[in-house]
Amino acid sequence: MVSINHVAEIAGVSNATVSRCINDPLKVSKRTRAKVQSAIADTGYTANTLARSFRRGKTNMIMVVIPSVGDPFFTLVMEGIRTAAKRCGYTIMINETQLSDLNADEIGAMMVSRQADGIILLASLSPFGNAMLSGTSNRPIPIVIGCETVSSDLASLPSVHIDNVGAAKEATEYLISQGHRNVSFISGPESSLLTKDREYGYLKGMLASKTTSEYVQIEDGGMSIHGSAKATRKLLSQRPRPTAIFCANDEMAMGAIHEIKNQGLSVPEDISVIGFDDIRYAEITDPPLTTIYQPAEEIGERVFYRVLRSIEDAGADDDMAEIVPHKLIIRKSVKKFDR
Amino acid sequence: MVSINHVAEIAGVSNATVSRCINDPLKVSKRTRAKVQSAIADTGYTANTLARSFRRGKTNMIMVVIPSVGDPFFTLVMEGIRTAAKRCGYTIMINETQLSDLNADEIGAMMVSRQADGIILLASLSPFGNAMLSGTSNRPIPIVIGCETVSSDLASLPSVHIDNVGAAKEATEYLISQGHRNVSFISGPESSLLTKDREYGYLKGMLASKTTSEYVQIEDGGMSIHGSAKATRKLLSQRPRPTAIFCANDEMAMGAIHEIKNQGLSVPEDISVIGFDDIRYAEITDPPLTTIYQPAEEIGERVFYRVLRSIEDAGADDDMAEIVPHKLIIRKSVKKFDR
DNA sequence: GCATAAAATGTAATCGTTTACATTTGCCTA
DNA sequence: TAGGCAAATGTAAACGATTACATTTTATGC
Repeated sequence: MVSINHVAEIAGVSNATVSRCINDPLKVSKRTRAKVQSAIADTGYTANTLARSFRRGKTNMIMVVIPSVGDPFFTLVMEGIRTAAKRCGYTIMINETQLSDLNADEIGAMMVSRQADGIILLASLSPFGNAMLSGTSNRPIPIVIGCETVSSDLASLPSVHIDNVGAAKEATEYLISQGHRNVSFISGPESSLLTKDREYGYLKGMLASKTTSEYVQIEDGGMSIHGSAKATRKLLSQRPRPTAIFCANDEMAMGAIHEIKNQGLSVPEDISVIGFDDIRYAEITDPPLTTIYQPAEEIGERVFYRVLRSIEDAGADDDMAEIVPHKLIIRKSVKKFDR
Repeated sequence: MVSINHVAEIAGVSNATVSRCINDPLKVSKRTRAKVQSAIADTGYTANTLARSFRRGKTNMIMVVIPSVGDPFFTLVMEGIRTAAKRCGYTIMINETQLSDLNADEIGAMMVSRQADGIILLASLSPFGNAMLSGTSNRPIPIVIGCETVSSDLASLPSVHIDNVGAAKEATEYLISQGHRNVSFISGPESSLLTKDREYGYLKGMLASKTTSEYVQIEDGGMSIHGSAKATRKLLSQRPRPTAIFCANDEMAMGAIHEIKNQGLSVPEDISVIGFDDIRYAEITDPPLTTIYQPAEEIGERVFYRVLRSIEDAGADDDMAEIVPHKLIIRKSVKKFDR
């Protein structure tokens, strides 16, 4: 491959001049600039990013860790991140890390690999005890959590997310306000802290009054359509049967609706369903899904700027959680229950 | 940050020995190895990946370009890629590049940036004329196309995909075999070659007989739920009304079903719908969606190995298209039409 | 035309690894 | 114990860019 020295030779100048020509054109005279530019064109030279990043000690890349490409919720968060990154001259790389794979070692390795200037974590962090992340000062590169909360037994990391507990409580209270007493919850796996928060919000809502607190029922829907369908089957077989099911995310709500219909029941006439996230499919499920909206794009932008600030000013490293507002979106999957 | 020289000093050996200790431990004596390892542990040293990749001229990274994180179809392709990559010691980085952004410059820059050893393109390549890709020999790093076909006015690139034309023709013929004559097609935007192939397959199926060839109707659904809903609205307003709608992908089929129901019609009683891709939502739409299955995971694996082969043996660079089998999955969104 | 400052360019060190080659050490055999 | 060979280690040059510093060229004012 053609290097900067090669170009310098062709143009009859030193490599330093070529470098300046590329990075700070005003520093070289018009004539030399022309010579160099034509040499670049002739040789088809392009800078070796690796060498450059290595020398500069900066990659201008931010890595986003997501548990699963194909989760519709992340599309919007990514949208926000990408918009902000583009504006600031950063490149975004996505690293898909299955929930199960996400452990201290991998993240640790990533952090010190210097392949990115910062990390955005849109994934869970439960089984996590690496010293790398515990102290503010010791982190090789900044890291910010989006959407998820962080394991409480660790020094907290900076994050941007909605009030998951509060939102889930609100959804539960809405169901209760519609006359539902037998409200079940379909949760995610133990490792997903975020669904645990939502589970906690559900519990708070249910335990507030004696009438509802006797019917607390939680099933693990495994964050998938099939897992949720299975959980729903189990819930429907129990007596007294739930009159409403609150799912920790919309995808599981879709699975629940499917299963309810499969059993010959209907939504919301027989069973009300409520989801979480407001993904793009929520408005086209049948019936359209009542759910909690998260300002996903805003979360993406904020989380990016948060990382950026830490990169540009290492001292600015804070560990605050930034809470953004959520909103209950009422569609047609919940019906007043009166008996 | 602590470098290899620092470690060498602590351990009382040369940096070369430390390097060998890391990359080829058997080359150093047991005693020195112990010394070095404890020095590494003491200092918390980790290799600077940038420096290493730079020196080695190899990153062990493959970049996957996808048009949109959140497209459920890519989840499975990625699954295949990831499995294969893990097995071979490669890291996968995803670069989300909106369809509209994907142009010669960006890809070109990416290719020569040496930040990856190879590129997998799961995106369209229509407005593409960069010399970088035209010749087999000139490509700085290997590139393989997955799922998509490639613009024909270019030297073709190696690729792995199903026979999109044939599959679409098959779907169309299936509808016709069920008695449908008025079959409409909801396509993607001009820039998506893959949907153009499917459109062509639809045309081939329709034009085969006089009875059907008079009712050829194509609307652009923009690859989105809303675009497809809009296209459906338009199709339904025309007379004679279609009795079946074939959508270029499942997501658009979901939009179509939603809109048909919105209009007070039902699927498949009034209108039959057929999709393409068999994403995970296809079996839980109401009614479950008849669609074309693509072996997405297999495509992912194959496309990875294809890139790998080109990386390891630059001579092995071929430009063949590798065709994998598809399958029509019959569910409940198509009904026999008899009048 | 000369002194001087400013602008343009060149020189060479540097970033952290790897690795070809040179050197030292250790071991075995005669 | 010397000689020879293999194993272990060290030395130093790369990789391709950037950049502090030194040097040369150009412009300016008198």
